[in-house]
Amino acid sequence: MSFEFKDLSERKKLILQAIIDAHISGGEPVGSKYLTQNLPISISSATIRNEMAELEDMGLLEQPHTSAGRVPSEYGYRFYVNSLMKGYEMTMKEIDELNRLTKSKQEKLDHILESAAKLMGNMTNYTSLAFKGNTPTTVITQFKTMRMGAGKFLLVMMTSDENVQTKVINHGFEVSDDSLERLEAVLNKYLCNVDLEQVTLSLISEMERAVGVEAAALINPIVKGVYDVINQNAAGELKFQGVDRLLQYPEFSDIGRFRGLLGAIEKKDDILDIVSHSKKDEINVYIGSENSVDVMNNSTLIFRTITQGDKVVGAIGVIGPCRMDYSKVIATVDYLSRNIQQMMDNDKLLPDKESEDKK
Amino acid sequence: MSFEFKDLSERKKLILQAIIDAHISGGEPVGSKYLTQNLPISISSATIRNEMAELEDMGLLEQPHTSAGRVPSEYGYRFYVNSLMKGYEMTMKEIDELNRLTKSKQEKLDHILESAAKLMGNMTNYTSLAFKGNTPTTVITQFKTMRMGAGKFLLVMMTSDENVQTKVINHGFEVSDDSLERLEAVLNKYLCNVDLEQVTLSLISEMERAVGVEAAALINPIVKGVYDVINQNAAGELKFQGVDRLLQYPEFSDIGRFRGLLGAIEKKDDILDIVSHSKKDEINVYIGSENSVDVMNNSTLIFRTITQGDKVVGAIGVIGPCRMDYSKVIATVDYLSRNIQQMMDNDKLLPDKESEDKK
DNA sequence: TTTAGCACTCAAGACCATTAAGTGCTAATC
DNA sequence: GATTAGCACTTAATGGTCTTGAGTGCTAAA
Repeated sequence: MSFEFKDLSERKKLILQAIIDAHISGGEPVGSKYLTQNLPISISSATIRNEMAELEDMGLLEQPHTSAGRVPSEYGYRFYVNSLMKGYEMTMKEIDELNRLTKSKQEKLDHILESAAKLMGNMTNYTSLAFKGNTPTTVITQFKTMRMGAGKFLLVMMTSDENVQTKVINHGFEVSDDSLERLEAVLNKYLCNVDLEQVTLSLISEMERAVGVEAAALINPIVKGVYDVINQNAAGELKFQGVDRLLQYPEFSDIGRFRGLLGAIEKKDDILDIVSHSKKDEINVYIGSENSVDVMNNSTLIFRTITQGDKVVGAIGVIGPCRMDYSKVIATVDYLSRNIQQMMDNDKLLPDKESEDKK
Repeated sequence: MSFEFKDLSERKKLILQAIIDAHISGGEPVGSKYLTQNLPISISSATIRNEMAELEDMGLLEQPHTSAGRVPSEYGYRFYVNSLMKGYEMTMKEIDELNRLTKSKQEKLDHILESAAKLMGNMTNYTSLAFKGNTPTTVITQFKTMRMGAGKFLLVMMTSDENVQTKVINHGFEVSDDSLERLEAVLNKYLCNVDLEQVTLSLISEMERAVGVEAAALINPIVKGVYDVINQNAAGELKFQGVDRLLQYPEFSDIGRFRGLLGAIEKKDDILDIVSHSKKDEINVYIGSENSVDVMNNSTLIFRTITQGDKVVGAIGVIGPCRMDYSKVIATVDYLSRNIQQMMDNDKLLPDKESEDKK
């Protein structure tokens, strides 16, 4: 991107585009002879060779070896994606499939993301990724207790990220209705909207006193439960589907290369890092070494985040070799993620702001 | 197993064992010359060759080609596992690691299974699998409602498999405390312990009448929610960790073979099928084509289920090439799964049966 | 029954020639 | 000055031949 692409002649653009298109669909290096027959203009192979040499000097093409044709470089793909690529026209069948999915509203977000990713993988024939963000719970906003039968009750906690968590508390002994009510009151008084750091030993013993003898023994396990809820996987979850599809591409027939990528997919943190530092509300395209994970040198990562307000709550995308059908993949990721985003936005309208509804 | 192994002479056993041990650690076919120097008895290479030829006739050994040494067949491995293998002595370090994990009791079962599987993968250097069974919810045993602030309430459902599920119900309009109480009563009256098949349209309208005008509109979304809870992923969840580790074994340097296995891992249903039809409370070892998935011809699957009462609630295990360090893997899977099982059993004791405690 | 010895087999590696694709460069042409 | 024809050159891929080495099976002797 630190590149200045403007000074490309029309003819060079045509040639570059033809090379990339041919390489994307065929996977082989593209030679001058092939191009003489597959260009909208008719020029000789020698001219094409000269142009290709210049495009190579500019860093847009590469040669695997002297007697081979040319292959797009990462910069070449980048240029293609930024300024050459034609928009992909989705077929009715594809749109139908996508719509069928996004119609089923009542699912939970992570289910939607996962099935969207699955569909995306099927359509593009690459590996799909689904990221479910986890807006970290910082505090509990409300406690409720619910008797569940002999010897146990349910502790319901509403969290600051508008979720609900429950925990079954097994107390071997009997707890009276009175005690349970007092317990609920005490929890709401002492632990609501409270930072974990502030829960000191003296606070705990104060709670134990306040709740009375009968239920005092329950305070400790409950505090532990609160701790668990707040600290649970704040990193979010990243899932991949269809990793086996990668193996059909010749760029991964070298087991060493594939192993590197598979390692990154297994470890997850590198990719998680990329996803969580990406731009919101637009398609992110990381081509080859653009994503700093060096083991993904010849892989491309394409995704778009799903936001709620200004929080990133998820992302879906695709991972595959640099030689990727960019226009189709980008169109698919875009369409699908936009639809999910819209669902989110619509859902949001209902409970909160009727003001916007009225406008 | 349909094999009769008894008629193996002591010497044949020694030779077979030596071949398998050598092959497991080295990965190469084992020849007669090597064995002359690595057997507790001293016999000539010619004798060994004769014995090996017989072992091959019996189906315990195989020859990649005429001028190569011998390699254990799947039956060979099976015999090894059933009657030859020496128990693996875990090192203190390994036991420590395992214990550290199983000490942290308060985790949820799926977390425990996953981290156990992860540890197991690290220790054995194969791919680990963790299966979290899902005893299907057949009915809801109790409903509770809980007001959650403006315009929404929480529906808490206790299910027949002793779990708790919640669902936030957004009602745009106001619902009085009275209506909410009536709603709860109606739900408990009409939907508790009721098979989904019995929920007919006329039942629904009866409920709508019973609950009163104000909350009638809520019945439908709630019934939908119940439906979702009951039908949710009854199949259980199967997760793999460290798939990339497989690539370090030469048997998967052929990309075609690996692709097959990876496909099975991705699709999951075949392996899920094997796991869910396995024997309870013992180590299951599926060597090569013993697991009917033909793409796993040269892979071995080792796991043990975790049960609660007589229900299978989970499983952990390992997947790798047939040439596997069986004694170590089996020991590890066994130790770890037994500990988790014990945790489960102990947990169970607390709330339910003090009778057993007294004994 | 065991063993020494020998002929035989086969995969793997080294070496070589051939082929085909594609290039870069020069000189002629438009 | 841009384009093109033509040619020498480079290189990967393919396939053949030879050699080597590990390992076997079989026979005959111990």
